Amino acid sequence: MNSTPEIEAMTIGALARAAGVNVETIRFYQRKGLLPEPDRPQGSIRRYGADELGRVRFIKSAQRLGFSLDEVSELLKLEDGSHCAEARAQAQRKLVDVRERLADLQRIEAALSELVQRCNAIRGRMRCPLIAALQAE
Amino acid sequence: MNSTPEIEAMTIGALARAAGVNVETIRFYQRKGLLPEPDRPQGSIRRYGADELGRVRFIKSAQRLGFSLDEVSELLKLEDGSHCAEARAQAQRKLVDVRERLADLQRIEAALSELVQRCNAIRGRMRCPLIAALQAE
DNA sequence: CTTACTTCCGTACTTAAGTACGGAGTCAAG
DNA sequence: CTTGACTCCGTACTTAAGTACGGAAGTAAG
Repeated sequence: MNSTPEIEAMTIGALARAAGVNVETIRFYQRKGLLPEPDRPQGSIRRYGADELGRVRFIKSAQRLGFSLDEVSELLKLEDGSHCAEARAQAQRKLVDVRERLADLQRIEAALSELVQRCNAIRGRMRCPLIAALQAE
Repeated sequence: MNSTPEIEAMTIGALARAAGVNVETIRFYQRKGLLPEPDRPQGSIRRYGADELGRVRFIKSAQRLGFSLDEVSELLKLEDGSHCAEARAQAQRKLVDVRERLADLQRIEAALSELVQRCNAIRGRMRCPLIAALQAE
C-alpha cells in the first residue's frame, strides 16, 4: 500500500479527511469559488487530487494567520499568473500587510518567551510584557 | 494642548475613538470580561485610561494575527502575574503555536516577495509559489 | 439485486464577533 | 434650566464561516 494511495482520485469525503475538515466545508468553499468543482470522470461523482488538497490546506493555514476567506480568495487570484501588473500591485499591498503581522507576531513571540524565562527564574509574581509587546508603533 | 490630553479620564466614546473601534465593541469586550469596567470617579459615568486603551489595542492586534477572543482572554490571563507555574505552561503552549504561525507567515512573506520580484522581471504569465509556500511540513 | 454507505444539492441552523436600537439617565454649554 | 450630545443597559439584528439535515441518486460488497 502506498503512502498516498489514489491521491488523484479522492472522493469529497477522502479529500475532507485528508485535509482535516468537514465535507460540508469543502462544499462551502466550492460555493464561494475558493475551490473549483472538478469534473466527474466516471458517472456523477467528482474526484479530487493533490491540487485541491493543497488549496484546502492553504486556505486553512492562511485563515489561522488571520486572513478572511475574502482575503484568501484575493491571494489565490494572484496565483493564476494572468494580469501580471495587477497581481504585482496586489501582492505588494499584501506584502506590507504580511510584514506588519510578522512584526506583531515576533513581538508576541519575544514577550511569551521572556515570560517563560522569567517565570522560570523568579518564582512568584511578575508582570509580563505581553500587552506592551503590541504597543510599539 | 498636550498630545495626549486627559488620557487618564477618557469617556467610553473617547476610548473607542482612540482605539479605532466602536463604542459597542468596548461594551462587548466588557461583557466578555476582556476589559474591566472601571469605576465612576464623579457621578455615574465611567472613565478610562492608558491601560484600557492598551488592552483594546492588544486585543485588536492579536485578533489580526488569528487569535480568537477566547485565546486572547487566555493570553491576558497570563499577564496578571499570579499562579506562575500554570501561566508558564500555558505560555509555553502558546509559544509553540506562535512559532508555527511565524513559520507560516514567513513562508507567505517569501512567496509574496518572490512573486513581486518575478512579476517584475518576466512580463507575462508565471505560476506563483504561494500555495506551495504553506505545503512544507 | 439488495443493502449500506456516499455523494449531491438545497435549505436551515449555529457560533463568534460584533452592530444597531430604544429608552432612561447624565453632563456641560448656552 | 433647558437643550443636545453622550452614557448606560438590555435586547435584537447582522455578517462570516461554517454545520447540520433530508431526500434523491450513485456505487461497492455481499
